[in-house]
Amino acid sequence: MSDITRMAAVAALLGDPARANILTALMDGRALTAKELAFAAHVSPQTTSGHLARLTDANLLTVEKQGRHRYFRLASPLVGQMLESVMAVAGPEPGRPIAWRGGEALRTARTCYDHLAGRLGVALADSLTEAGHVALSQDGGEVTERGHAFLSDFGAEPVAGKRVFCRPCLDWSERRPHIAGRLGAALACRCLDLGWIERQRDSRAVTITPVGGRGFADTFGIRLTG
Amino acid sequence: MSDITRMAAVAALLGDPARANILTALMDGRALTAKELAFAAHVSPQTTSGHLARLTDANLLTVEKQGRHRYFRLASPLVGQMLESVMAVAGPEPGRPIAWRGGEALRTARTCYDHLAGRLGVALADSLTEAGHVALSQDGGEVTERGHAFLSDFGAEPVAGKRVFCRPCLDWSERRPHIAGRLGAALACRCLDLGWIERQRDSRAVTITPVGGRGFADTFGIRLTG
DNA sequence: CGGATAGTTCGGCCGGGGCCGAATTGTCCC
DNA sequence: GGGACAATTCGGCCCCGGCCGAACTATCCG
Repeated sequence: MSDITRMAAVAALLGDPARANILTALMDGRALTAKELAFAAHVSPQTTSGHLARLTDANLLTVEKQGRHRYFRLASPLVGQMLESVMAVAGPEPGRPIAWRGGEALRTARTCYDHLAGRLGVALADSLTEAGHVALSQDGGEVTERGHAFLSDFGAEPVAGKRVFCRPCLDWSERRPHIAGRLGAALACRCLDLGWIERQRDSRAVTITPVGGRGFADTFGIRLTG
Repeated sequence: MSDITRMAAVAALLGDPARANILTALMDGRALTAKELAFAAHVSPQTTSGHLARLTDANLLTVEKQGRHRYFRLASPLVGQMLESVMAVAGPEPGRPIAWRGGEALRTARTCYDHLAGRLGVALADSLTEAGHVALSQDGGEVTERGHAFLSDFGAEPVAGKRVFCRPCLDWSERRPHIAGRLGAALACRCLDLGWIERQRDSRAVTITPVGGRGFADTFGIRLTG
């Protein structure tokens, strides 16, 4: 089988709505059971089982057995990146706004693999850029001198290393960049630790807590009306 | 139609071998006619016409009419990035080496959107890294002081700007990073200008000319045996 | 005008694959 | 052991969509 044929085979796996739902449900890195995924995919458990077998065979998912449950998760960060890149191309519905299953929550704030996306993620990126704490360009980004101090103060200094990993990631709902890479992960992690945001069950959406609302406003000047 | 359904629709378009062939044939940014694409896809012109209509409707391709020809090209760099990311997940055939249509040419040297990939692209990245001209990390990269001088000398200084765009891009045949971004484009462009490499017709593969072989060896210490 | 070539549309064939109901296996817990 | 529940396998239905032959339109050129 040629490389192109294999690429087509992988794409065909994403090309079914039920499987697309399964994969996106797993995009934040959590592990879910077959039954939870059947619910997410809106198909019966039997059908889901077949889909999961194919996704696992193709090495898009890994499975872990625990008692009578089987927990599935994305096999690698590459899979998440692939999904994001397809979403970026799929783009927003031209013209009319989109009726979400579960409403606007995902657009407001969600996790994108291990960092924050949606309106909150984009607003964070904007705030850090405007304050001169980070400098984003098309393909990379870096933390400024002042930015290091600020982030360290905030408690979101990425793991020490020779370089700060900071990469813009195109947000598929806002169509503007948010911050990915190690810095993005550190920010998201710190916000969770502070109790500013909370994960929702069975969704990549996160909710902004009351204390988080104040925190984002005071520290970053972010006030999400949506 | 929800975002996920639209993502699945885009993925389904990539999921057909004929369409996958069409898209990969266009990955280097050239514009090709419907007939050339029919040849690349290994299906009849009628069938190709249908595929092209669907790809154009979905805004993956743009079309330009010239006389009785219609030239198709990828609608945006995002489409190329999406294809690369799917290829990265599809990965190499586990175990056995791959029999390429057209042989090993694509693996040796090819264009990846606008920069060099394949063994040559990876070797270039290695050479520049080992010589201390660029420093690559997982999500970004930068040109060193010495690197600026070297690249300027070579004639591949990227367009002046506040930042050098330099990004590692996972090579789907070598499974190791090569250099993308503005720097990657400048390198590829300079190599073409010098006559070190030449594009092949109807393929993303590039050939290394005799003068190129000497040039890569002398300047970068690269000697591709394959 | 008339032949040649690029490209599209239409119609019909046919196979792959998504879906579920029913039955089966495996695990937990009383 | 026996009931409950997670998950899978099997069988069969059915429809979507890829494919090509034939016919048609548009453009170029002599």
